[in-house]
Parts: sequence; structure tokens; C-alpha cells
Amino acid sequence: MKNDLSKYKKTAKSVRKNQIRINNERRILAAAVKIFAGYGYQGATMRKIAEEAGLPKANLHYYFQTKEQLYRQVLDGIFKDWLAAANTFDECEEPVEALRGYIETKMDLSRKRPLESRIWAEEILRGAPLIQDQLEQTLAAWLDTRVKRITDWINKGTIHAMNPRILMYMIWAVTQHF
Amino acid sequence: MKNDLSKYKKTAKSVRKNQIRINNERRILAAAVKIFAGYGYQGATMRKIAEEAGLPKANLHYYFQTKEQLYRQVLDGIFKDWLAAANTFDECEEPVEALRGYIETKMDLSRKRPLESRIWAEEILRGAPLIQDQLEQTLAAWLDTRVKRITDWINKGTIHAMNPRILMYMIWAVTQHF
DNA sequence: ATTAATCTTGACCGTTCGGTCAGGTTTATT
DNA sequence: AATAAACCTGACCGAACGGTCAAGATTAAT
Repeated sequence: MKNDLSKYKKTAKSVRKNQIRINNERRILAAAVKIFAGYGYQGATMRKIAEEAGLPKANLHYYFQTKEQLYRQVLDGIFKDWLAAANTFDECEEPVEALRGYIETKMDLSRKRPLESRIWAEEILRGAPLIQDQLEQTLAAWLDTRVKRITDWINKGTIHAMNPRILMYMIWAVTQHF
Repeated sequence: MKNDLSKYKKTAKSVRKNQIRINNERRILAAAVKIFAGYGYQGATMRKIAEEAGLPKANLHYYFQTKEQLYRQVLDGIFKDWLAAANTFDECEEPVEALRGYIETKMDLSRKRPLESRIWAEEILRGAPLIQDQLEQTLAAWLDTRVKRITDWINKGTIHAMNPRILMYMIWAVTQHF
């Protein structure tokens, strides 16, 4: 489904060669991030994004059929970054180090990519209307394994007793707002 | 400026008697809260609000000239509640009690009025485009006096040393998301 | 050189938006 | 009963929205 390249399979060359498509998609996505971050999903318009990208509006619809699809791709990109950051939680064995590393990475993400963070925060705030399923699955699994790890720490007496789920929520809330 | 009642000054009675206006404004504001919370400022439409209120759209414009004015009044109401909750910070002399009371009141607010909290959170997230001045003034003053109080506590050794401003931010972030 | 695929774009479409208004109805004042 | 103020609302408006399309331009494959 995603990354349907069947159109270009006719030659091996075209898959790699179509620099035009790659360039334009990148430009449009970059512009979309700016506009969606600045105006929200509803407030953003295809006109503004086209203007920001320096392309005619019809051209956006050539690469991304609808506004919603464009937005989805933006969210996908953010989601990947967010997941990568999330995995830094597993790098350290010690609770203090693991939590510190995780928090630092998350705050770095907020600081270095404020536009993406804003889009993400708004999407969450609105109840993730477009990526509920995907998010719920991934997030639930992710949260579960971390909650287990924290529970282990508590049982070993490495850290104070507390509700691990609430700890994660607190970290999320705080890091989200730098 | 606000609450301009000059139209009704002609008789003392009319000021109090116009139950129609009072009722309808209340209905419209209640509907507006629901719709703004559910769709955001841009996503909300006067049509949806009118439908929710059970009134024709033109009637909304009779009581609130523009969508923005209606939204401002919604924000005003939320702002007052929020300030009232904020003042519970001053009720106790002891740091633990003051902070506990403040946090509880704020979380109560989030729990009991989730719609208003959502509108407020989105407005803040968007950088408070409509109430910047009002918010900055009030908030800056409010924060300053609290920061001073926390600093006093630190100097007296009643609580650990920390950045008071960051403490307030953390409380805000966490309570905002229950 | 020819053909096919890909890319580009101005003009256009139906819909919905916030907002207006004339003219009727209801309510209050005298 | 008469007058005035307040309230109500269907019909309408221009603007902007997301999206479409035909026809031309460019690029790649043969």
C-alpha cells in the first residue's frame, strides 16, 4: 500500500532516477510541516502550503491526492522520530540513567524540531483523530514494556514505589512543553 | 466597553428583566464551548454551534457579532475559572499544603470541566493568538508573586532548592493533561 | 526520431464558510 | 391601544475552501 512504486517498476532505472518526484515531495512536506504547525490542521490550507513550497496548488495534488493524505505523511514522519527517541529508554540498565537519557532525548526533540512537536501535541490533544489505531497499538505495546521495566525496578527496590503509568504520563506532559 | 448596557439604560427595569437575552447568551455560550472543544477554533463553525444551541445561525450573530467575539467570551469565562483556581495557591502558609491544594484544585478543574480545559490547552498551544496581552500581563504578575513565595521557602530551608519558575511550568504541564 | 510516461499548471467546480439584511414577530413602556 | 424597543430568521452574499481536469511541457525509454 504505502510507497506504491508499481508505476515505476517498468524500469529499474526510473525507481532511482526520478529525482524530480523526490525533490518535490520533500519540498512540499517541508512546507506542510511549517504551515500545519503554524495554523493547525483545519487552519492550514493547501493554498498556503503551495505558496510556502513555491509551487502551484494543483501540483501538490499531483503528489498528494488530498490534504488529509499530506497531513498523514507529515504525521508519519514525526511518529518515526518520536519512536526513535522513545527507544533511548532501553539503552541503560540503571533507572536513573535510563530515565535521564529518555527525558533528555525527548526534550532535545522538542527543542530541535519545535514545529513537528507542535503538530504532534495538537494531534494528541485533539484525540489523534487520524492515527488512532496505529498510535493505540504501538503506544500501548510500548508503554506496557516500559511499565514492566519500571515495575521490576520497584520490586528490586532500585527506585521508590509509584504508579509507573502515571510516571510515564508526567514525563510526557512535561517534556512536551519544554 | 465590555458589558455595554447603554442600550438598556433607558429604564432600570429592562436591565434586569431581559431574561431572553440572558438565557440565549447562556445557551449559545454553552453550545460554543462544546463545539470549540470538539473541533478547535478553526474547525468549529457557526452552523454547528447554532445547531447545537437549537437556534438559527443568524440569531447567534444577533448576540455575538462575529465568531471571534463569541470565542473571546468563551475564553474569558475559562480564564476567570482558571484564575480562581490559581488563587487557592495562597490559602495555605505551608509549602506542602499550598502546592497540594493548588494542584488538587487545578486537577479538579481539568476533571470537572474537560471541555473548557481542552479549549484552554489548545489556545495556549497555539500561542494564545487572541488573548496574548491580557494573558501575558495577568500571568506574568501572577507567576512573579508565586515565584517570590517559593523563593522565600527555599531561603528558609522549608523546601529543596530548585528553579521556582520551572516548578510552576511542570505543575502546569502535568495538571493540564490529568 | 519517435513514443510513452511523467510532470506542470491556469482555469474551473461545487460546497461551505462567516457574515448581512430586510421585514416580520414578540415583548416592554407609555 | 398605541408606540417603541428588542428579538427573530429565511434568504442571500462574496470569499475561500479542497479538489479536478484538459492540455501543454518536459523527461526517459526505445
